Amino acid sequence: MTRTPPTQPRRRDRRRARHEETKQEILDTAWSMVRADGLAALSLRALAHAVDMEPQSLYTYFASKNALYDRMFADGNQELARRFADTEIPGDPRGALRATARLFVEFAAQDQARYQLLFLRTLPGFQPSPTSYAIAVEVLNSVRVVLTRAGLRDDADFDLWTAVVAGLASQQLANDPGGDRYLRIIDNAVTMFADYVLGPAGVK
Amino acid sequence: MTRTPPTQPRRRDRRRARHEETKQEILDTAWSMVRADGLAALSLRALAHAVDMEPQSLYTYFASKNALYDRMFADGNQELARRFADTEIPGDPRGALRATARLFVEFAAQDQARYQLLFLRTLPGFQPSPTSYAIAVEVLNSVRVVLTRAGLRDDADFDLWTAVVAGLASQQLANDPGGDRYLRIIDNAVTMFADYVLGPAGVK
DNA sequence: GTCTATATCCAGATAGAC
DNA sequence: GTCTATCTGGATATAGAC
Repeated sequence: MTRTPPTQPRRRDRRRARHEETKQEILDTAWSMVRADGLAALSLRALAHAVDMEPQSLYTYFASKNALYDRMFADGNQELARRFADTEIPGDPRGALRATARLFVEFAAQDQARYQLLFLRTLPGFQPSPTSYAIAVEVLNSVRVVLTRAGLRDDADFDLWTAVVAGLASQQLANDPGGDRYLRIIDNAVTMFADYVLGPAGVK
Repeated sequence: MTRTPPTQPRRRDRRRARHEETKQEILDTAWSMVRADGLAALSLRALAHAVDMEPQSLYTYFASKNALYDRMFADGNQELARRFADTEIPGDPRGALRATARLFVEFAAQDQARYQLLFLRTLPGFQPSPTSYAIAVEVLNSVRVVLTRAGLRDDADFDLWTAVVAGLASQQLANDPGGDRYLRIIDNAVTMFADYVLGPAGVK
């Protein structure tokens, strides 16, 4: 019987670790480039040169430009999921709505390109892979659980909620990027929504 | 004194009319292409060939790709202004809000690319010219007049309104393009907003 | 894993003949 | 006003040497 030499797996691990490191560096650089120049303006040439590579070498890490976008899509959703998991959601309905709204709108306002990739359908030709899309669905589901616990009853309530929150995010990014014009009215929006869906404050 | 021959001006008018006709045809074709393939995917080559020209000939009509986008930006805003002028706005506050919301969300839902061009800032490198931008400002101002008449008092009210409406439009386009999932809840959103800003229905 | 070399094609834009 | 010819540079992607 032939046996793999005991040093082989370790060496393979090292190599894999280094591969993942470089991949992460490429990914980070890609994020900073789309943040600066816009999502659609990303080019593999420019990205490669930014990490001191020839463009062709990128294909060792990503099979195509779409594969890169897909990974970024998964990445962004994972970051949102992580924040959601790390946030204390108050037990009272209005507190829960406020926390959820703030979390989401602040996440969105932070990065126009990421918002565009995750929530708008404006990148010509891009569609997330089923695997990446599943992450997005999971995030949405955990939001739905929180909102149901807060008292939302039907799909129309839920859609109205996402519209209000997406509207604040979208307006913040389009009309006051880097500012807080719409971040400031999150609590107003939550009160408006809660009064409508849960009944006016104080009423049980 | 030399005098221009009497036939000259007419011939010049004809030529100009034909020029405008061709320009309009190019513009219409550009709209239908961005509707099909996405705003950022538009190429002058493909556009030229679609109107049976060589790409270089387009430069007789538009000085650059950005000039074309700029004209489309103006075009879209003019269409919105026209619809706004043509719509009967009810005298009662809630009716006015309902009419305005429907007008806007339906306009937005009709054309993802147009919405992106007019209201999002996602086209890398594009900025409307002052002339075109002025049209957008004028539209927004006439909306503001209507909303003030309907009872909105301060900037926060106005921003909350645009966020709600933009949210419905954005969600409709991103999550149910061609459908009516968010169009259906426009009236809910208007009631929610009116109750919050104007006071609950029936209260004077 | 990275490179050179290359393929293939496309982009926006200009000059000048007709 | 439209064309041919051309410029200049960009894009994504593959093959194969080292």
